[in-house]
Amino acid sequence: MKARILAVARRVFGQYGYHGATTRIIAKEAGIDISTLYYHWGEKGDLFEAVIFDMTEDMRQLLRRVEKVIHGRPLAERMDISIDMCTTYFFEHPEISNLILWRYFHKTREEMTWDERVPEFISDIARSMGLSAPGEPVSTRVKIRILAMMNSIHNFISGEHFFRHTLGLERDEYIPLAKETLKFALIPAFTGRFPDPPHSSETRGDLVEITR
Amino acid sequence: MKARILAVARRVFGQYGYHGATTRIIAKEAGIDISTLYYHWGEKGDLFEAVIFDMTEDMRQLLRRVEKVIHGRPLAERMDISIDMCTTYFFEHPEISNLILWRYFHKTREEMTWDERVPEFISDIARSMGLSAPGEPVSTRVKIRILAMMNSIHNFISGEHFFRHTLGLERDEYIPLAKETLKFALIPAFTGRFPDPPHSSETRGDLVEITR
DNA sequence: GTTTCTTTCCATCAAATGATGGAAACAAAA
DNA sequence: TTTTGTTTCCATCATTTGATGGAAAGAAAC
Repeated sequence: MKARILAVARRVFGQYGYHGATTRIIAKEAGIDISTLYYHWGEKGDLFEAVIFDMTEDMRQLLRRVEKVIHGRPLAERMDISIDMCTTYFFEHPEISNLILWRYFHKTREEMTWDERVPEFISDIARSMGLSAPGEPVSTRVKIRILAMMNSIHNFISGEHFFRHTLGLERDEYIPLAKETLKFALIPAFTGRFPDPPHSSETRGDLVEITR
Repeated sequence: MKARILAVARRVFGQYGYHGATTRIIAKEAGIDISTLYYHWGEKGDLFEAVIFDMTEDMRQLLRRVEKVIHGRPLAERMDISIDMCTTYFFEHPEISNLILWRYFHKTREEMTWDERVPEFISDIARSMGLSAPGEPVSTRVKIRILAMMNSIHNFISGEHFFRHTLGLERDEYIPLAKETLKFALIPAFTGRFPDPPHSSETRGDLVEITR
């Protein structure tokens, strides 16, 4: 039950933001009484912190999975696979993108300490992508590029509804086009080479196909 | 007074989002009683709509100014100037980026109609950037690239606090680095050429070494 | 100066929201 | 079965928040 509340809270906080999400909505969506929620998680702020922590753990696992797959490959391929895997994963768990962007962009009225226990993984990503030498500290310039890259991905997930509405696309058209656009923008900059024009396997973004 | 309330509301809605911003906060920040706010703008949702409308008008004006400056120049230069002008402007009016990203990414509990003028906006940008033939309808692929580009810019503005905290940067270091990073990612993709480094050859230097 | 219209604020309301105490339901241990 | 501990819900509170009526203050017209 405690876990179910957390899962629902993740989704609701992601959709409406901290202030937009009420404990009543979360309880209702979980099919329980509001006081059961308070029994398990204490005050709203604590539940939110738990959500962030939980989401961060999922991020860590994703990055480990990606790292394993891209290890040893050339940069262009590493980029291609990383974008594919991350985009696919976040489209399946959009609340992660929502929560991350929410934390990046918006204030809460209550003071909310930026949790220093929540690492941003930036340096880890830089190293596993081979954009920085192992052992060496990652330069600020590389870090900000990683940030920009991750953000671009999250934008397409969190912005799905608005973008699809604006562009008049169905979900199954939107997702491959988002991937293509991400590769279009990111791969040349990072690799110095332009991506192959999208053929079926890349556009569909089927993870199995790409990773063989 | 009516105008002053609107200006404050823009800022506060931008900072806290629709639900996080209360009419009382807005009134207090404007130095007036809450009922004066209601006298001028009616209910909260109407004020928010007015804010969006007002902000959209500013966007339109900015784009017109940019269009005038870049007209007739080669693509790489158009990109460079556009990124510069937009970034500078949004850093001076961060609530615009905040509001736009808020609208893209987050739901309101109440039903809120989407502004139908956004799509034409995207097409205007595509045409003035010369990414699409005049008169012709702008393709979806180009539109989504414009969206990605604009979003990347807004990310750096709205994310300033979090990113600077993460990267340990002062504002006057952050802004030029944000611009550089935007150009790093966007110019090669759109122009097929890599941007000249802003000062020395070190822009890409730290990457090239490692990635080859 | 008086009247009329506009603007501002004080007091207040109703609903929403965060939060809690205590009784009931349930489960496990004795 | 009884006891003990855990979990769930009902009822309720205190605050916050969106919203309004009406009095006072200003400003404009006469």
